[in-house]
Amino acid sequence: MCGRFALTTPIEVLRQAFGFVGPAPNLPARWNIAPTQSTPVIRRAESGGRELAALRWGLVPYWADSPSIGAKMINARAETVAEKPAFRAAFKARRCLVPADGFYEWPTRGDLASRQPVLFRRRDGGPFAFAGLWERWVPAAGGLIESFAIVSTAANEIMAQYHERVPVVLAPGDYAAWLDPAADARALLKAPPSDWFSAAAFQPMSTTCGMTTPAVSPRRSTSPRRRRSRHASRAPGRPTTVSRACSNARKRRAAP
DNA sequence: CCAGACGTTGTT
DNA sequence: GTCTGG
DNA sequence: CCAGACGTTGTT
DNA sequence: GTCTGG
Repeated sequence: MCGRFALTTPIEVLRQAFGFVGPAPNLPARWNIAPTQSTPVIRRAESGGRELAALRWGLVPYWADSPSIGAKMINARAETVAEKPAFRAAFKARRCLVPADGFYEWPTRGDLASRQPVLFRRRDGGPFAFAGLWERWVPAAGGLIESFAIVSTAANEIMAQYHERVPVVLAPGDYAAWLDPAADARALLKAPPSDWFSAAAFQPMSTTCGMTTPAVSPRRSTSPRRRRSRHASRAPGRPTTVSRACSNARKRRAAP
């Protein structure tokens, strides 16, 4: 699946890769994008071109009573996305590209099982696009929430070493069809090509601390690692490691 | 008919 | 909004 | 995905 | 243990 991802590529590089037009903000490098956060997607604009827009991760269906349901709708299964009430309308008419340059999986298999996530990045470090769906939700009080989900599918043999499910990563040649409501999109929902990606063990993460290091090799140090405080200052362009004790995580590890 | 769900992943 | 379960 | 809550009544 | 919020 995909429960966290990274987007650190400069905006003009994204513009080149995904061909959107119009205004775009300068994006800060983000190594820990979490559900319910706002993050840019590329979608078809009313003009027909591609635009960049910041949407909330976790699709809130148009019929929802409350936006809280979006927290559960962070992924949509490729196998059923065309039929599920929460996703089918968006799948037909509102597909988007979700730009990223890394995604995390928490290993669940055998010896690798761990609470330490694995970061998958393209071998050339470049950006890629998840297959996304987006939706509009109008609160009773007025206003508008636009949100999205990332399509997931069965992992191929390589990635399945870590996790059974993976996000769909679109081939650049498929971007146009994915964004075209008239195209047959189901054929585009394939597992990411393993040879694009490399996997690296990662620091344990926290939502609140936000920033984490980029790729690191598996940790083997026997001495306790010195951690920076959550308030540590950060040199530009050099993400810091921020971690902290988590009593709940310890409890969960220990509990039956 | 109305009421209630509408989702995914992982775990034992 | 639309489907499923009672 | 992880972190953190997990509750009610009444008061301003 | 399980749900909600980020």
